Amino acid sequence: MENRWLALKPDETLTTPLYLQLSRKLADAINAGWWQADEALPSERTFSEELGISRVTARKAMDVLLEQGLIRRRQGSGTFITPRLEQPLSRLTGFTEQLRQRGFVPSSVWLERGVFAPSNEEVIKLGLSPTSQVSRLKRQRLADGVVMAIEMTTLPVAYLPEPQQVGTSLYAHLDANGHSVVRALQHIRAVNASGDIATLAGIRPGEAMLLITRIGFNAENIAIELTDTYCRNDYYDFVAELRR
Amino acid sequence: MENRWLALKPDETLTTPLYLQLSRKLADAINAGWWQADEALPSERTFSEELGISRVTARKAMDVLLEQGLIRRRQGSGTFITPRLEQPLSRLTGFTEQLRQRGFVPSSVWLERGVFAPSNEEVIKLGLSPTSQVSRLKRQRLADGVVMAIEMTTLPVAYLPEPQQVGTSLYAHLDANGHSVVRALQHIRAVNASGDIATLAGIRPGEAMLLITRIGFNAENIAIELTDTYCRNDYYDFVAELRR
DNA sequence: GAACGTTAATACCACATTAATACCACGTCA
DNA sequence: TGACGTGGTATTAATGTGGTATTAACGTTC
Repeated sequence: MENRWLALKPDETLTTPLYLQLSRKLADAINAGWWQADEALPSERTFSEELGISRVTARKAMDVLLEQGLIRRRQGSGTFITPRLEQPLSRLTGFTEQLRQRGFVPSSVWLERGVFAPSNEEVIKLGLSPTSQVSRLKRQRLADGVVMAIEMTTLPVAYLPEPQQVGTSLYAHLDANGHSVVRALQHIRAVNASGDIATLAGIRPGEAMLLITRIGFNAENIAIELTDTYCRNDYYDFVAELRR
Repeated sequence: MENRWLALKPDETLTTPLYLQLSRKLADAINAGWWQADEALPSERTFSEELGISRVTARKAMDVLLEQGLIRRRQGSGTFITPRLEQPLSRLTGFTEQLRQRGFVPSSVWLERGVFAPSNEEVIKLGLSPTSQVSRLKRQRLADGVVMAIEMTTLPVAYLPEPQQVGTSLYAHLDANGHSVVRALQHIRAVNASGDIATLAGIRPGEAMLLITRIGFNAENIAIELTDTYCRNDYYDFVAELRR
């Protein structure tokens, strides 16, 4: 049996822990597309035998990728590659956690939080009556003190009566109040940063940004969330996997 | 014992489950036209006897094809080939097919077609030797006569020896020559249009565009295609549906 | 030097899949 | 209508997968 995974073998002579070396090499391999979405990785035992390390070490390396959401485990079955497109969703839910795992210090600055009359676009996309009200959240998303994105969210006031009480995670707040977003439709476009967005994002006006427009639906398939996220192109990079 | 289905026999010595081996070989046989539409396949018992496996194993292999919609079962009667037109649509399609489905008339203007020495980036991403050669295609993509995108594709020369002979659809050409792209990884970023790209796309320099970088893999999971597509933001809109 | 956390190993547990046997239910046709 | 061939399903043993408790060796800290 040929040894296909030799490139992943950690170097015993280095001071870096074996499991960390392996987890990094594995992450690179996954990002390079060695395996496809939902495909099973080699088993922990395979890695331990082929790379000359113990099974628990191989397992611990995979623990890191598990926390990052790159892979998933099923007892008795195997370890599988997480489909790529799910990551943007979990990123928006767990912005804080995701960045922390990558060694950044995450934070956000509130720019606006309150109840307003809806705009025309919001009335249409959320299916509201023009006399109803919406809660609006606007904030800067930071990593290590650098602005990565500007995020503007609108919900019908019924789903978020007290926008002031939202902590760092809107999704956690919604979950706790029984209004989970279960499905989302994302439109990704490129736009030139307008003057005020550029100022908030800390870039020059006119620079290209990714604009992600999101409509979130609850379990009853009712649109309850509308979010525009302006992402700095030097920090964001969306990955999608396509199959026949 | 001479039997017609010996080519389908799974290899007991491999670690791949027997039923998976069989289901793949069966799928190949169906696509190769071994049976006609609505024709009955050999029975589960026939397979199990001729291939030296249990009936449930043969059945399980056929379960996979059933899920893919390749075959249909009728209790008491038999298992039948699904007519091609009812088979599920492929999700990985090229520019040409996508636009045609939306009712546009796609066309393209060749800007470059030939064989070149690879760049550093191409050597790494395609896993080439620096002395090898690549075929390169560069073209404007039009819909109803309007430029929508500028596309630059690179393939190892082995997979596209004669780039001059590519028609409007690269994917159709590759399919016809047995080098189908089965899976692709796409990175989506926002960029400001450079001078020459802007000229080709018919927009002003500095305008935001979507840059889609794609790595295409063949059935053996080897990277065979590298494509950069610069999309006009006023025509292109990348949509994704996410679920929890 | 003692206490502690990290690292990496061994050994065993729980669960899922695989692939077999045996039997059930439906269709076809003499 | 009954015999036979078809797909449908329950059960089971073996194998392979992830899950975890325990331990030994090594740093770091006090």
